[in-house]
Amino acid sequence: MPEQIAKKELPACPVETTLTLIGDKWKVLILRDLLPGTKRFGELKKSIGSVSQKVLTAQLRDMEKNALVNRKVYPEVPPRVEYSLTELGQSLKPILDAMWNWGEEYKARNI
Amino acid sequence: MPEQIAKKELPACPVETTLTLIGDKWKVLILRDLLPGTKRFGELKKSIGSVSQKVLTAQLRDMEKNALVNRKVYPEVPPRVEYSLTELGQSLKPILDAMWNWGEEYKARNI
DNA sequence: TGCCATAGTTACCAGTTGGTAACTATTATG
DNA sequence: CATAATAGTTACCAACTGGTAACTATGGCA
Repeated sequence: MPEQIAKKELPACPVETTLTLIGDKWKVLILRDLLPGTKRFGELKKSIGSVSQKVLTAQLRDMEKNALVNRKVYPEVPPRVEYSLTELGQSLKPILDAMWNWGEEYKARNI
Repeated sequence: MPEQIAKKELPACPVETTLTLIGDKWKVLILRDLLPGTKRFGELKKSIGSVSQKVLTAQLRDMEKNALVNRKVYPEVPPRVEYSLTELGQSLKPILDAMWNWGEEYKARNI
């Protein structure tokens, strides 16, 4: 059986599974900013606020590898690269929504 | 106005606000394991699976400071310390639920 | 008397993460 | 001819994170 495809080794607990994919501040922020729609690299960098190019690229590569994000390169000069969420990426919206709602209520209490 | 109480400096974005409180793998796992109910330190350590004493204590202290977790010490020997979620901590359940559901579906797809 | 148990704390060390700055390519513009 | 623009990559360094192991306290038990 030489063609055995390695199954991803996922944790038994579903919460941990989710954490392996987006258990990371940067990825959550990328999701937040891509959920409304496609963005260019530079736009994304600006909208996230304070992230270095290095880290942003690394996180995007990671999410691309995990099929959460699409990367589309336009062969222009200067280069244009557009990032968008895959369907799988979009399917994380309920988590982001829950985080949004909780944060809102938390801030409302603390005024 | 000497009694001005310092307002917590929270990010404008609610998602980021949530991240400042539980944007951390360990805290999510602690929430997961305390949502069903009170646990002693040792039980929590075991149920989380692979966390060192040092890290677990640090995270619990942090969550206690942020009023997510209650710490109750019983003056016995050997000492008994019980951890439970505050109401605020419990209110994070929808986020955990969303993460649970997503993880389940993700694993189902990848079988 | 000496050891066990629990819930820590601390010092030390290793690995990971993240920032900065310099470098890349290519074409349009002044 | 030099510069600007975009989306990177790379090297180097600092800071943060996390693990291990040794130490703490105290009462019960052999």
